[in-house]
Amino acid sequence: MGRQPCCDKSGLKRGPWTLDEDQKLTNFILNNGIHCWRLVPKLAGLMRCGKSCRLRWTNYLRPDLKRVAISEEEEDQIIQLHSRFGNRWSKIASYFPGRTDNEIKNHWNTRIKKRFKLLGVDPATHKLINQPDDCVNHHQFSSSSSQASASQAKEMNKDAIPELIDMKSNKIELSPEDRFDHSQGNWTSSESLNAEAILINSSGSCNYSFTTDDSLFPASMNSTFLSMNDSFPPWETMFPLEDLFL
DNA sequence: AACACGGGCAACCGCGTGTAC
DNA sequence: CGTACACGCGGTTGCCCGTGT
Repeated sequence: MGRQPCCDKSGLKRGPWTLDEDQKLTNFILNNGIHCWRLVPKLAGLMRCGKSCRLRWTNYLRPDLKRVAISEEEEDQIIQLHSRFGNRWSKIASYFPGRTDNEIKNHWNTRIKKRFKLLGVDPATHKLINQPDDCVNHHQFSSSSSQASASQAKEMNKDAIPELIDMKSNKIELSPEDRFDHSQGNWTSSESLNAEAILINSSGSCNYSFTTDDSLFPASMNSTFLSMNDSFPPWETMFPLEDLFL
């Protein structure tokens, strides 16, 4: 036989939690810890199922939760992580101590999705809506320009669509497969250098973001931002957003 | 003042996976 | 080894509140 049922579904309370229920659950967990969610409501004197208790605790009652609105910096990181992980909210939330997957998911659905749609970007794919299927993808955007002249590179990349487009900060994120080899001075698929992102200003300045350890993503938290200088690939191989999409 | 509407968010639902039995 | 359930996760729902008419 299998396990015992988690709870008797009949007679259980549903809907919004009361202050009294919150206090009972909080006191119980702080005094006893969490060993088995199935037993928590019974031992805490709650007419809720264990699943409901777990959700209430993880999404609202946990003492380590941040109680402030998601900042613009956090939002940018969420966008970066979503371009990498998709709708894996728990994975994304793991990069934000004190934030819950539910909170990030709600923020994505209510704020970021709206922002993307205003910009004509598909929130699911991070690509421009109504792009033809045969357009050059973002990998070619970077690696194919490795040995090309500036004008050749520009021609080769003119239809490239980056994976992430953030018109607010003029930021284009490349995938982890896209790399700039600092020692060779060109774009490469080498595993030796992990270029997580590239930042392009419409004013013409450019910064590169690198991380040395893929696990340290997001880049903005752990990378070194290097100033554009002559040792980098020809600046013309990268384009301001208006050059890419006009 | 009353109503309609939409946004934001907490909570629920259902499924996949891991695991106790 | 198969079954049944706990748990975690992502999708969805529904309530509350602010704003517009």
